[in-house]
Amino acid sequence: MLENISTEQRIDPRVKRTRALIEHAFNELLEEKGFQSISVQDITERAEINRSTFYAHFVDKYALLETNITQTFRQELEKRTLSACHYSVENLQILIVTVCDFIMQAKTHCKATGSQFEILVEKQVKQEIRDLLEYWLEQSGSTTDPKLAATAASWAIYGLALQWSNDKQHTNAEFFTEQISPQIQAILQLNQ
Amino acid sequence: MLENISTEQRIDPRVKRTRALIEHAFNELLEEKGFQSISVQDITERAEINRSTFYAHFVDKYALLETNITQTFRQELEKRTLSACHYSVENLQILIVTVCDFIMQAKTHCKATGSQFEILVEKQVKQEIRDLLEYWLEQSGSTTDPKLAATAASWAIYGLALQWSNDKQHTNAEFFTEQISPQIQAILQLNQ
DNA sequence: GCTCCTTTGTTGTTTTCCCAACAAATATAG
DNA sequence: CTATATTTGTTGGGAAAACAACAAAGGAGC
Repeated sequence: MLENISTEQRIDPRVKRTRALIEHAFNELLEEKGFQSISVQDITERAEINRSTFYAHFVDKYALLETNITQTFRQELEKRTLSACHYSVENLQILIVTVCDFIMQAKTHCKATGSQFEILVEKQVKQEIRDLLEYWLEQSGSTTDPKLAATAASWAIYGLALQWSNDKQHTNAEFFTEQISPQIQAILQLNQ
Repeated sequence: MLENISTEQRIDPRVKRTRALIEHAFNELLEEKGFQSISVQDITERAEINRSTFYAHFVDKYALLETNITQTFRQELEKRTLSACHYSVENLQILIVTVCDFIMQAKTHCKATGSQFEILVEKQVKQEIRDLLEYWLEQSGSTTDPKLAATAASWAIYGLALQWSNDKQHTNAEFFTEQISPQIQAILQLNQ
């Protein structure tokens, strides 16, 4: 199992609650209006917590978005049990499809291009891809440096998926994945 | 509008939350097992709050049951907009049907007869009936003492509804209400 | 009867959260 | 551009909840 850095043991139920309240309110607001137009006040009012309490948990709404993206993406991985398995071409392809779906889903939440929202989605999702691939490579006893290969592959996967999502008449994600899978496999240098 | 004695203005969001958590956990447990077999520990574990916090809000589980019954019954009244209207034969009959339904519903939550559960349901529901009837009578400018008439009627309604609910081949609540409505009207001494 | 175990209330201390107030930074309108 | 709101980030003091520990009461099994 991919070690969650947040292997927090017994967490104070109060912070668990407020985190959940903030997260829930934020997700609701994301559905209703774009990220930019959401203010910290909006979130705390919706969550029915004090505004100062928000700042005890996150430095600003961008920090909240970061953890929110990571959490949401991890949930998608866990739905497909990707974080609890090992490397295979099939799992790699499932991962790529997951990234494609996630980018498409994220697009509904941001209006402007080049926004802070897009930047943070890219940063967090690439990081998660990298962590998972590194974990897979270490398990498989790769000959190449897992860190380097994982980084390269994460950039390649995200870059390709983003280009695919911006293509106005793009094929479906599964067909696209079949196309690019060999290249990613080459980066990972695993001949399985 | 029937003046809620709990016209609490701005209530601390923390107590609002914990009350809701307790209430929610208690309702869940009531559905799963009888009132007697529920311990304070069960409630606080389900609600994910500290046990000592429970005692900061209620002296024991019986006190919780009291407020829970009152709240649930008031919700039933508000569903039928009974707490925001005035006296009429039709509204009186709706009230009686509500009491019948409530007693039948409560029966599923208690096993033994003569239990503390039954006693508290009777006490709280009679009180709510009394308050509502007194409010109606005061609005109508009754000639008789509203307190006395309301008390008498509340006992009569509850007693009759309880007997009806214990009747193994009881008629439906609406038909039963038609039967006893004249008697209750007589107690209230209103010739409308 | 007697144990063993669970539940019950209660207490004192620590942590988290609420609240109001503030100056600074950002909108938004005219 | 100026004026008026609104939002932001931070602070100090007070209230609520968490936590651990305790004696006492109740129940289950033997």
